[in-house]
Amino acid sequence: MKVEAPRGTHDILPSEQPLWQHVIEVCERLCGLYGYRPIQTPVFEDTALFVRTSGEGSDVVQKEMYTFTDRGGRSLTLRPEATAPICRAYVEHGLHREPQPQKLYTVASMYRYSAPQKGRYREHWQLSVEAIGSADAGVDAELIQLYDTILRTLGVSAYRLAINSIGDTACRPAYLERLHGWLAEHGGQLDEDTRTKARTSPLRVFDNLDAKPPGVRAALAGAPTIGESLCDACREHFASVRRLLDACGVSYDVEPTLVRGLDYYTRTTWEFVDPAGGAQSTISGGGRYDGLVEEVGGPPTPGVGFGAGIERLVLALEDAGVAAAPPGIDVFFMFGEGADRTAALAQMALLRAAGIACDADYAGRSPKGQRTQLARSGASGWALVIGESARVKPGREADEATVPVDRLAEAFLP
RNA sequence: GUGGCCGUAGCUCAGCUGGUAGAGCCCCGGGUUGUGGUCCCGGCUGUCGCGGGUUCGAGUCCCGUCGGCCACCCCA
Repeated sequence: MKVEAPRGTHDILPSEQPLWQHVIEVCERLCGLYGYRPIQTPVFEDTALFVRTSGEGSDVVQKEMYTFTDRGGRSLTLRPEATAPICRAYVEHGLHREPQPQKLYTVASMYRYSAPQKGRYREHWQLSVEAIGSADAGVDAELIQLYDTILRTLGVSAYRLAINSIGDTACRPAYLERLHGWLAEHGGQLDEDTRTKARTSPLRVFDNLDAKPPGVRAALAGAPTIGESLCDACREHFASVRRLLDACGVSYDVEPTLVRGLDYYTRTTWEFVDPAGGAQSTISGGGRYDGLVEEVGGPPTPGVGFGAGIERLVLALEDAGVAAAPPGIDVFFMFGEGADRTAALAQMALLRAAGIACDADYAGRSPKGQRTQLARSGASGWALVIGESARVKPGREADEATVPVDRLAEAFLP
């Protein structure tokens, strides 16, 4: 029986690990530098958590959730995103009683049942960073600047940052009403696709403008946008975010039609786009979610955060020619005629206890095969055990010596 | 979920208009190299994604299915 990894999942092989570990190490280090603390939540949650927060009508809930019933009859769902679980944990463990904001991050696998493509997986990894408990525009800007710094630190430079404000409960309902009215009035000038969107998710009628027929594009140019309909508070908040980004040298495009897929977003939204990424060009997206904590049973609490796809980041790095060196070993052991392997392996244990990385040939290779392994290992030192004695070379530039096998380790210790 | 392209050794691929499979790399061994992935020689590895069908005969044609990629949808 031949079994393959389930559709849309992938193995991260040893040869890919150095780059993955590098990416994750940089993400975690910079999150720490910005004052964010790690948190981990379960891979699955009560289904209701996601239905309530992402929105009944969102694509995630409509068609992308991995939902199952456990033996106790509970409906559970593999997390499609990390923000709602973190807010759930925030409320459940009383983090709202601790100093605010709570600045949290996690690197975790996410699950969405969508059609796999390059850079889009059913199981994928995300860095998720959340600042819960502050309405300050400074936090919005800090989060954006944090990811900008992550990209620069990793060596990705060809990206674009799009930002927008989609208003809050004070101004969005009125805007939606105006938009609805406009769409109804101008339905005749719109194509089928746009009319469908007008019904299902009106904010998205502006998506993919370039692909729309010229007439439709021209008509939509006259439609009201959220940007010009913001209330004073939202307008001021958005202006502050932009001012702060300017002040710390983060360049961005204001994209008045930028809308995100989950219902809980308010005010600031943003996306980092890798122009080389094809249809899956969004490498990170986030926004403010001021009603979310209350939605999961906490007190009215503002929040803001983003998710960043690790796979897409790794792809962007590979495109940028970034590579990471695999960790090597220090000393490689080879065995010749009548080698006292028992004594040799005991010496390896001593070296490892002293923090010196060792490996040996366990495949019964020929002498030449073992030399090849030595070269492959990248070790700077080696030991060739023959009978009760060993030929040792402690370093690439060091002199060779012959020592008794049971005192072999000493040759490598300082 | 919809449409298109693709699926041959671990990897990258060749295989003309149908006649039961090849190369390079990798891996293993031998030699060479006054010492560490060089060079030379040899060797191993394939239910041609899977299942049906057409045919005397299919990797090569048809259908289905699974998987990958691309576009749509949406997103990280």
